[in-house]
Amino acid sequence: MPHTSRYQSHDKHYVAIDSIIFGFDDDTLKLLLIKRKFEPCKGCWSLMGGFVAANESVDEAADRILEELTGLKDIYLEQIHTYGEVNRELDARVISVAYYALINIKDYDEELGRSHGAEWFSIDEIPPLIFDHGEMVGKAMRRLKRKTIIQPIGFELLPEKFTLSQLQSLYEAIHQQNFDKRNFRKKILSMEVLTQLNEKDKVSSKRGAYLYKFDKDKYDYLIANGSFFVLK
Amino acid sequence: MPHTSRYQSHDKHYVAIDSIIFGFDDDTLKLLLIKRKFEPCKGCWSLMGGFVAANESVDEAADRILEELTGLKDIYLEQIHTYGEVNRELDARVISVAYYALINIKDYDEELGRSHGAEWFSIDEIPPLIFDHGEMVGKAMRRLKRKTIIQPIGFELLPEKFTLSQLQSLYEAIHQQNFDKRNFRKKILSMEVLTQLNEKDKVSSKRGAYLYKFDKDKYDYLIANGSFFVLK
DNA sequence: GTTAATGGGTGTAAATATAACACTAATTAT
DNA sequence: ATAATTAGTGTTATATTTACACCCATTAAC
Repeated sequence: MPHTSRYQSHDKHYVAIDSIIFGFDDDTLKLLLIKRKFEPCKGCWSLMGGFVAANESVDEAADRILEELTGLKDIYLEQIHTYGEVNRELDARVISVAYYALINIKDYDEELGRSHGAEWFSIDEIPPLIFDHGEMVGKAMRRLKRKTIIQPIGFELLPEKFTLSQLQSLYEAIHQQNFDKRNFRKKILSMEVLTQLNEKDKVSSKRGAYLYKFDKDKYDYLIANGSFFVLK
Repeated sequence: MPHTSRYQSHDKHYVAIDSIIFGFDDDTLKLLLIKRKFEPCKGCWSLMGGFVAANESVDEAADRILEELTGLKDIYLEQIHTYGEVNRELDARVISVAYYALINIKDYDEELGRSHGAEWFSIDEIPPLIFDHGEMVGKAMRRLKRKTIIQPIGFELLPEKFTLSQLQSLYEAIHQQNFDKRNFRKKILSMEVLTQLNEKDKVSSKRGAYLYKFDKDKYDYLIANGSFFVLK
């Protein structure tokens, strides 16, 4: 008997992706949700999702589905958990792998989003969500908080050039707490992964604030040499 | 058209569990591996695994599979990651959800394990593993290290009653580093989740060392009231 | 052109947490 | 009696974290 037949006695399952898509705008952390256009629960708010196809990896499916909604490629995406309760969806058994994505809200394709019924919600004004999506969002938030303490992934949510005040607002939005300005700047600059530019942003202040960019090469170098990024 | 038909255009997949089973014995952190009894790669070392059935949740499948190998129920099991590369196994496309388990090695059913070709390996003498199982073990180790810093799950690996020296050995094995005895005891006792018993363990010393047990109720109470367990 | 308003930028001291360190105690085996 | 073994205990130095307040540069309004 060919050994492949060993598999045939087992059950197969639909495997889906659900994406928790974070963006940052207006000093607020936001979440992209879609209004379901089909039953069950047509009209409910839901995370963006889709099914894993036979010819793509689970990670690839997550990338593809994110691109379908936002038009964006090469986005920071991280798997958080797989939800496998038998009855977690109503009509069929679907095992869902949840990912969270960090996108720069300015790059997001609003047209495309609208065509999917997508809308941004402030993180503290999330409507009730279908199935176990609320739980997924909670887990993603906790993961994001934890992760931004030990890895500078928060930068993914900002434009390439940003001021220290913007960065602080972002961290405050993620951690839902205020940080002391002097301590924050001291700490973030002491990590030596930001490069100060010879440009100022004058949008939010009259004096103008220096723009910085994240130096990924330097970050990678430091990590490779055993340094460790710890915020807070 | 009934909305259930929406699902029918999607692919279904085999979904498996792979379990990274940690135990602690002889001052060493160990891993339970099985020698494969079937192709592909018969004779290779592998993690314990199995398939998720239609009538059970993914977590239930993980429990069931662990019980099949160890005879143990109600074991600490935590999902770590889902591995979804198309060709990660050789014969068929299998999406695998990895879990790690912490078991008290004394409770483990050796007979049953042997019948599955299972053997314990010291964490620093792990043989090459099949497929992406080595990667899974690495991720589980990192997760265990991190988790034991912020949550007292390490206790799952010890008998109900243990000495502070045993606990320290366990933490040293998990973190692969030595801790200062006085600092370790100070810190662990200051968390106030250990109860000292009126019994001594005389196995490992002539003088005898006080036995302690983990006070889960107190721990839950402290967590519920916002305290936070932080080792190190 | 003076002034008011706005967000930008900076240093120090106190408090807390972490890390380093060495001897005595109790028991058993010889 | 004594040698060997693991248990148990406090203090000081160092590093990290927190708290805290004023001047700066520019623009807009008068």
